[in-house]
Amino acid sequence: MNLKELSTILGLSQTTVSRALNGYPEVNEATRQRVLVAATQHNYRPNTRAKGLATGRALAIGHVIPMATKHEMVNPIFADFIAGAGETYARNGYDMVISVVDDGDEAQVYRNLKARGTIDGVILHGPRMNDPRIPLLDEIGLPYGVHGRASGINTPYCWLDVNNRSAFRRATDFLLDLGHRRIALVNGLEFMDFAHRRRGGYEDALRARGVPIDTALMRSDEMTEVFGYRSAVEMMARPEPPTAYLVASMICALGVRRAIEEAGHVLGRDISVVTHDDMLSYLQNGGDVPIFTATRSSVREAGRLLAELLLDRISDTTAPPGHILLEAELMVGRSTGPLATPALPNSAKD
Amino acid sequence: MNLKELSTILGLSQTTVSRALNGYPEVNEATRQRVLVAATQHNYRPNTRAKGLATGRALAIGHVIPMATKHEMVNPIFADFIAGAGETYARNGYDMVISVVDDGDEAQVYRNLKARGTIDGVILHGPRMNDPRIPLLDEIGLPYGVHGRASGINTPYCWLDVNNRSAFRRATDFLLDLGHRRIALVNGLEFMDFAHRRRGGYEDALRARGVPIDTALMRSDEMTEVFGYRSAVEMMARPEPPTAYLVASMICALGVRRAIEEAGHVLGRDISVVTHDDMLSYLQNGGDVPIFTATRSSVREAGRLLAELLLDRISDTTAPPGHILLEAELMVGRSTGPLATPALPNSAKD
DNA sequence: AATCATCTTCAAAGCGCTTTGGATGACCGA
DNA sequence: TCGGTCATCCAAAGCGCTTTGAAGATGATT
Repeated sequence: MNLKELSTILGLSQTTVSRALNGYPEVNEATRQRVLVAATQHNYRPNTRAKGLATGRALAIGHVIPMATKHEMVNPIFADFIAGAGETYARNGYDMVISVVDDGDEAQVYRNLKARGTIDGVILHGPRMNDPRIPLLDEIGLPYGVHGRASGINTPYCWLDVNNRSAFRRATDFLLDLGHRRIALVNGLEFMDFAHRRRGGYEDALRARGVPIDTALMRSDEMTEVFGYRSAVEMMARPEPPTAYLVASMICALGVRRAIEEAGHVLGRDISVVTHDDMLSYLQNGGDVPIFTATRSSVREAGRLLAELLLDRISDTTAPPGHILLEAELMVGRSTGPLATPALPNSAKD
Repeated sequence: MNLKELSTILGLSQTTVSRALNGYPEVNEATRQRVLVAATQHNYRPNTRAKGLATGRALAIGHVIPMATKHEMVNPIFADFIAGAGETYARNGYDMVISVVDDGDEAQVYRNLKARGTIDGVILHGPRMNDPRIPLLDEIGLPYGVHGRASGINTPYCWLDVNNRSAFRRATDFLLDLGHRRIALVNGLEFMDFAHRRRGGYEDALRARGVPIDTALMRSDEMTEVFGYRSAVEMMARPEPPTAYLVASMICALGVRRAIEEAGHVLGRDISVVTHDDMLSYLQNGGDVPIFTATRSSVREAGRLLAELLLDRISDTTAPPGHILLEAELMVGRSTGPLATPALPNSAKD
């Protein structure tokens, strides 16, 4: 069923039917009702492509997700972010177009999407420091919203970020307050902006207390379970092993926990762990009491909000680009405790 | 830059330029080269919507991913599957359109996508037994490929599945061979087809050895870490706890492991665990030696292959729908071992 | 009764592409 | 010389929608 057929059935012109459906005022209210009824009755939906051609808008947003070529690694937070953004798009009648791209080929993909008119705007995932994609998108003239920020880029752009610096500073402070001094940082790849900022927060906190920053207690890589495990194993083998770990993601923290328990330690008693929890739907941090003490911020909510920001930007190009800085909350769970006094065996206790 | 502009620059008609670019024979080879050069030079890309309008094809595939409304739960294998399918689409010039939908609203979404002509076909995720979406898609006339199968539906359709039944039968056999008799099944939701089949394989194996099937050793729910943990905790508290666990996913197995280690047992010595490993990029099963003994099958590869199957189906509607049954391999890791001979008190037993 | 403003409605022109159904020569054999 | 066959190229129609510019109908105004 297309417009032409529908209008023939109704004995009206395409113009009138189109206007009736799109809520234009210059159509008799009775006629509009008649049209509306007929449209639902015949299950009419305007053809996306035709509508797009006529209006010049695609009513679609692209997500270009970079894939680490080396490990064919897709960021696990992606699914939940998409789910959140998808809600916003659905509410606003937009489609979501996804391209999974080897990092490096991205520029071509953006140009393509723009030139072919597939989308009206794009979400940029996984920004790096001085990320070249941002000036690129400005140059191309494709509206965008960044999930995160890019240190070093000072032109205004639309973004949503978690305050990673303050989150990790607070987490570090929390561990310092518990008496820990040898605090390890198991971080994401530090050319990624978020990881860079987290490290900044960690160092700020240490510096503020005069605790020396020891690069031997810092690791940085893709945030897999195995990476968490290996990092903890290595650092536990040191003459002066860390008494606490600050970890960049839940998955990574699971690896750290494995190492800790495999070594016969009790999490939260012998060794403390704080992680960042993106609140992924399939990786909830325990039940009532969180397993891990964690800085927490919903990546799904981030998806919802950033999508809104971008749609706003598209509908009003003149307004300055919006941005949102989310504060993560620190949830105290069972994975942290005061620095274990290496005094007599714990027989006295318990 | 559009066709009209490009053809003006070249001093040719739109027809000729179009044909040159699309590889039609009736254009002089010299002219074609001239066109090709000009096209790349001016960064020309045909407008997707216009092309779609003219050809009647969208050059896009939809993925409708159902979301458990209750828990806002998105299946974690989704990201990797998408990455695989995305590769195939990119290679074939297709876009990927994703809709995240509350389960229940799906029918409307499919009708919409079809009526609006947004896509040429769709991938159906998470099929259930007698899944009503399959007859629905047949009725609508929207080509589709199913990731999995739907028991109870006997009309031919295009699918790709892992042989879940044989995989879980083999895994169970493996545990039986090691001497285990009380083998727990920590399964996914059993109205999902894959979980149903896995349970079938598990029961087949037990039955074949005359081992009684004990529903007290079976759990079924969404495959989260917490679910794995709780299931194991509960079952370990039984008077005759399982000596081995067959678990439906890595994430779930992480929870089972947590419960086991928290109870002071050693994984692979005191208690065995076999899981299914979808080879998710961010959840690799250990390094050289897998942590978990697992039935293994790459969900990313599944994405690649199913996408190909669907594109084939779309390009040749007359051919019978293709399907692929992947066999999972059983990787022996460190989480399994022979039945521990009960040393002290339990020695009288059995 | 003629004029005008106000509602409604419509025909037709695009949006950028593919594709049908010719043109236009060049070349060839008769 | 002429019709016929190819090889190239083109004008124009059409895909399904929005939107511009106008026209008819109605009622109010003079």
